[in-house]
Amino acid sequence: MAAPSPARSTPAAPARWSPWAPLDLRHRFTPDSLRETLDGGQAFRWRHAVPDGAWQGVFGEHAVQVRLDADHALQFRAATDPARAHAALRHYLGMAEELDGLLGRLPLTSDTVLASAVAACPGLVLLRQPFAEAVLAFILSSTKQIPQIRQLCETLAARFGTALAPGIHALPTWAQLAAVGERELRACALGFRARYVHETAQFLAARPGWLDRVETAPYAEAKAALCELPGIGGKVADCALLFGAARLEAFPVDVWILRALADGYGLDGWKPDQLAHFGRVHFGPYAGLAQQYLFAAARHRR
DNA sequence: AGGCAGGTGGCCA
DNA sequence: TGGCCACCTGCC
Repeated sequence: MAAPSPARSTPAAPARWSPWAPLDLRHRFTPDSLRETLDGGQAFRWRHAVPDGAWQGVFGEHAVQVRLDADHALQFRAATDPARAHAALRHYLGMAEELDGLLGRLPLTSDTVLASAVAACPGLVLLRQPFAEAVLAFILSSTKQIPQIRQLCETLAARFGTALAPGIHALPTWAQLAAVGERELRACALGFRARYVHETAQFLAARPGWLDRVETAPYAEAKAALCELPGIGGKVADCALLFGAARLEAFPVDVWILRALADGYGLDGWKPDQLAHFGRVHFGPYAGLAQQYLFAAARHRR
């Protein structure tokens, strides 16, 4: 089959980026806490952009790059509308503006394990991702590691998501996914997650507004509702609520947190549900923030 | 070459 | 309830 390749007269144009501009956050990341925030398991659509060590990411309908200037202040540029991207990015990273106050509500003086985890990654914040995207990403995350989850997201975006800029696609919406067959999803190497994504898309398509109501419902109610979706159990529900709905009382318990709590708090043999309860009781209404620092520290140790 | 991975769901004591 | 195991895929 030596058929001539279709006239590819114009090589794919590269994305056009706006000029670098300050993001105007008082917050200061370290290179490490920026990496941990963007690429530490909260979101799966960030990667190093060549050549200058910036991070390139996609969320909602925004394609952006961010980097630290000499004073460790954040700069950004966008391949989509820069003004809208600026506003969206400030919201996405908005916890940065209140981090100190939130940390002040954590039991740092009485809990040396937590205190050292916080000290180990100064500046780490929780993201405010679009809720629907967090739900999708964490359905995909089941028994997958970060690079693999990132790949699955990328494949779904390229295949079914809206093009935002040359070579850059948004994650598909649930409405877009509802039009995709389970077979096609399997062809994207989703494995058993294909059925979860397919059935969740059908569920949501039949219930307009359902996800929006869940996003703003009280924590316990929202978590219970999410757990009705195929492929979503307690851990995935908590991740979606913590990273996609700013529910800081959500306390996702995965194997990392399981080990961290077993080692740091002597809770060997405790089951995930018990640990989730421990987390909310011990760390309080911002348990999810504590979780993220413990998680980062546990991963860092490895 | 088999086991295992940042989980969920179903089945059986 | 509590414990076990299959489920896709890719990588060590």
